[in-house]
Amino acid sequence: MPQITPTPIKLQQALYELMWQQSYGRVTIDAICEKAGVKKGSFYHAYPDKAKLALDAFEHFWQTETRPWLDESFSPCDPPLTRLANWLSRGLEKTLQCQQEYGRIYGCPLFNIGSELSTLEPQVAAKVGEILRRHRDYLITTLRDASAEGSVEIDDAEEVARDVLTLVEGALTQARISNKPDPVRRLPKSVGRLIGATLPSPQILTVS
Amino acid sequence: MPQITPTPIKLQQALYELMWQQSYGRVTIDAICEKAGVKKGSFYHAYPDKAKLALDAFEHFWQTETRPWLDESFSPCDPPLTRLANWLSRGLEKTLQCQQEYGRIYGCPLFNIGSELSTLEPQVAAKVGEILRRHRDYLITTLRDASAEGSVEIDDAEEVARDVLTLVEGALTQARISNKPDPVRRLPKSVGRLIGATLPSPQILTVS
DNA sequence: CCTTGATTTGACTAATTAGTCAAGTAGCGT
DNA sequence: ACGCTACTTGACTAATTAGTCAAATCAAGG
Repeated sequence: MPQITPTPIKLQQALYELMWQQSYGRVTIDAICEKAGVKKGSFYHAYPDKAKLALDAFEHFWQTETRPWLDESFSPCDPPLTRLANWLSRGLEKTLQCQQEYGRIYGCPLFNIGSELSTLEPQVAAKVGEILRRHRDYLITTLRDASAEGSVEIDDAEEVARDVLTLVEGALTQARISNKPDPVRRLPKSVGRLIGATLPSPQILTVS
Repeated sequence: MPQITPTPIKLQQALYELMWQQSYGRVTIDAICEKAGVKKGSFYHAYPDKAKLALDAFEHFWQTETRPWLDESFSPCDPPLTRLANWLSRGLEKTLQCQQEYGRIYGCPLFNIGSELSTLEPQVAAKVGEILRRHRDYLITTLRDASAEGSVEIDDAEEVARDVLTLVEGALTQARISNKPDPVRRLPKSVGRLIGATLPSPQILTVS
C-alpha cells in the first residue's frame, strides 16, 4: 500500500526553480531540502541523487506548466502564423514578468541546464533533448499547416521547425546572458525573417 | 621590475579547456592547478579567485585563437557570402575535429559558460557578452558588404547579424546537448534561409 | 487498539574544497 | 657577491557538502 506524500513534488519544484535561477551545479542538496522544507534524510528516501530528481523535475514541469501552455498557444483554433505570434508574445510576457518579479531574466532552463549537463549528466541532457523535441513537434505541425494554407513557402517543415526552435532558444539564452529582454522582443521579426513571412499581431489572450 | 612567468597563461589555458569540456562550476581550483602543473599557492599568487582567472582566460583565448580565426575566415578578400560560408564550414570542421579527438561535441564556451554564469558571476557574463559582440561585428560588416553588393536584401544589417549569431550559437548548443554535429551541419542552409540567400560552397582553405 | 510498512528526522561521518601562510627558491639589477 | 622582489611550495585550517543510519513518527487496515 503505497503511501502518497508531497515530498517528491516539493523537491522537484525546489530543484527546478533553483537550477533555473542559478545553475544545476551550484544547487546543493541542502539548498534543495531547505527550499522544499524537507530534511535531508527525506531527500535520500525519495531520490538516490540530484540527477534522478532532475529527471522528474523536468518531466513534472513539462506536464504541469509547459504542456498546457503550449497547447493553448498552439491551438488549431487560430491560424498557424497567429499561433506562432501568440507563442512568442506569451514568451515575451513571461520574460518580462520574470524580470519584474526577480529583477533578472533567467531564460529557458532547457537550454541552460542541458548545455551545462551534456557532458556531466548524460541522462539529464537526454531528458532535455526529449522535451525540446516535444516543443519542436508543435512547430512542425504549425509550419505544415502554414504551408498547406499557403501563408509560407516551406519545403521541409521539420528543418525549418528546428531552425525556429534554435533561434528562439538562442534568443532566450542571449537574454539571460545580457539580462535584457531585447533578443526576445525581436523574435517575432526574426522568426518572420526565418520563415519568410510577416507574423500577424498576436491575438490578445486574457488569463482566466 | 615585473618578473614574467608562464603561470597565469598556463592557468588560463587549463581553466578554459576544463570549463569548456565540463562546466565552470564543476571545475575546482585543485583541478585547474593540476592541469596547469602548478601548485595552489601559485594560483592564489596569480589570481584572487576563479572568476578573475576566467576573465583573463576568455580574453586570452580570444586574442590567440578566435580573433585570428575570424580574421582569416572573414577576410574581405572573399565575397561576403563566401566569408559566411567559410566561417560556417570551418566551424563545422572544428566541431567534427572535437568529436573525433574527444569523442564528444563541446560546442561554444561563450554560450555555455555565459548562460551558466549570468546570475552567479556577472563580470564573467559581461565579458562573454563583450566577446559575442566582437563576433557580431564581423557579421555586421559582412552583411553590409553583401547588401551593398546586392547579393542579399537586408534593411538592417545589425538586426540580421544578431539573428545569425543567435542561430549559430543556438545550433552549437544544440550540438552540445545532443552530442551530434547535425545542427552545425545544417547551418549553411539555415543561415541562408535567414538572410534570404543561398550560401556559396566555401572556398577550400588548407591549413599551412 | 495494534501491527505493519512507509516516511521523517536529526545527528553523524567522510570527503572535498577554498583559501592561508611561513618558509624557501629563482631571477635580476647593482 | 649581495640584496631585493617576484614567485613557488607544501602543509595547514575552516567550511561546505554528499551521503548514512538508527530511532521516531505517521497513516491505514484489520
